[in-house]
This record gives sequence, structure tokens and C-alpha cells, in this order.
Amino acid sequence: MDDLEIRKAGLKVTLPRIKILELLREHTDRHLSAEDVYKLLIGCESDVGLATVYRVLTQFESAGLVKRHNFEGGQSVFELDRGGHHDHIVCLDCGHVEEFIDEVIEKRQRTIVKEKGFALEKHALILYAHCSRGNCPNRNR
Amino acid sequence: MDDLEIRKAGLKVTLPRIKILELLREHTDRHLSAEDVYKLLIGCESDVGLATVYRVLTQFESAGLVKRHNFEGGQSVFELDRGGHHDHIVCLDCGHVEEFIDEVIEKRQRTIVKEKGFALEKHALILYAHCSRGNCPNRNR
DNA sequence: ATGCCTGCAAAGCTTTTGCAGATGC
DNA sequence: GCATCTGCAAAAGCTTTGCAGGCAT
Repeated sequence: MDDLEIRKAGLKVTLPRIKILELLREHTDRHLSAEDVYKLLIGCESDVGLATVYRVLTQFESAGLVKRHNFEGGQSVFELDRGGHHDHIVCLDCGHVEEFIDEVIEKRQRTIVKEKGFALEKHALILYAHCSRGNCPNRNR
Repeated sequence: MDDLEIRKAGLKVTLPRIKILELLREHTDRHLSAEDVYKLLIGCESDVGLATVYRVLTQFESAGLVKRHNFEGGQSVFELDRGGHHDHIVCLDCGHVEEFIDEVIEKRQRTIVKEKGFALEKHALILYAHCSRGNCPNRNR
């Protein structure tokens, strides 16, 4: 089914693209940086260049397959775009990402922006936190 | 009075530091990148190196005089830290920054994080928007 | 006088780009 | 077969660091 999504995006179905999409599907618990994807591909015996990873991720972003986020720490991270908007809780210890959406917050945002005389385009809400009691369920990185 | 703040931070009172603090005070409507500060200093006949700007801003950040934000676009931007926490509305056209704080949103955030079993450390909420009807009051950059 | 600061240049990181060869369609 | 894609290497931004001289105290 990966093929179809890639094809729909107007891109040729190549091994790097299939692999990268696959990886993103497998890691929904933690958003991956380009470097992460690159290392995972190397571990998978797949021989893909870092430049290609960046190119593919950027293309996927343009195609709406993927969303790019700028969490703290310089590196961009990527997640599969499954349509619905949501915000993020990021664990500062393990990088685990939890998604949420809260209508109360969404509504307040719209109200605030309107009050100030702006037209809201998009927003980024990231809650930096620690997994409960230090025993992170996902403690890599 | 700049002198006092710098001294309180345990830093020597030097021209670059005074100038940079001064600039940050003058530009509260738009957060400045290190590059912005550098260019403004050059325009002010002050001859300060870019590396020094970065160093001073980082020192100010450690001292709690300044806050660093990662808005979209790779570059970090800096604002004077006047104590209270607040979130930001950033105009995508002109870079104008409006601050706000909303207790409803703050409270919801705490609730959500607790529900998910995390301990909130901090958060970043940025609303990207357009100034009303395209006639940005501040349309530099 | 001493130790902290500064400017310059060089290096570090993440990300992008140019190009020749490879591959999908 | 042709256009698109890939890997490599080089380059491009932003930021940090090493070092020798300069300045605040």
C-alpha cells in the first residue's frame, strides 16, 4: 500500500521512498530526525544516502504525507501525516511523543487571535514534560 | 541601569553587553535573531563581532536576562526576559510578535499532561498568523 | 596585575545543492 | 528511451570554539 501513497504524490516508487515510509509507519511513538531515519536504514542493510533521506522527507512533506516539526534541539523531526491536526507532549528524557488535541485550547486560540486582530494560519503547541516517575517506557536516545 | 543588571548577572560591564541589552530593550515589538542584533550594531557604528553577539546572548540567557525561542525558520530569536511567562503570536508576513497569556489554556495544559501521566516541565505555544487585512503595522524584514 | 572579554578565523552541525551515473515507467 | 532519482561530495546557513591580544576591576 506504500506504493499507492507514493504514486499518488506524483513520485516514482523507489526503494528509498518505500523504506522511509515504512520506517515512519513503524515509529509512531517517537518522531524521527533525518539522522535517525538514516541510521535506521543503515541498520536495515539498506544503503541510502543522508541527502536522499532529506530529499525524500522534504518531498513527502510537500506531498502532505509527512509533517515536519521543530522541537527543541536544532534538528527537525518528522511524523507521518494521518490527516488530523494535533499537538504534542514530548518527554525530555526519552523523546517519547504523545499526541493530543483539546478543543478547549483550540477554541481559545482562535478567540485570542481574533481579539488581537490577527488571522490565524497555524499553530504549534508543544508540552515538554517527563514521563511519570522517571521510568520512561521508551528510554532510547 | 543596564550596568546593574549585567553586574548582577556576574558579568563584566562591557560595551558590547551594554549595547546588546539596549537593543533588546528598544525592539520589543519583534524578537531579534543574533544576526539582526549584529546588523543593528554595525548600523550603530558599534564594532562588535557576530561571535560576541552569540556569546553575550547565550550568557544573558543563562543569567535569565533573555529568553531564546525557536520560531520557524532555523534561526533562534531572543527577547528580554521580564519575568512573567507568556506565549506568542508571530506574524508570518512581518515578523511582528504579540505576547499573550491565557489562563484557560494554561490550566488545560496542566490537566492534559497530568491525565497522560507526565510531569510538565515547560511549554511552547506559538500562533502563526497574519496581521489584520495585510496592512502590517510593522512591515520590515 | 589579573582574569574575564573580544574579534577573528576556523570548525561543527544540520540541511541543501550540483553532478554523473542508475533506475523506474 | 527519457525523465526522474540516487549517492557522493561539496557548499551553505547558523552557531560554537580556540586563541592571542585587550579591557574592566
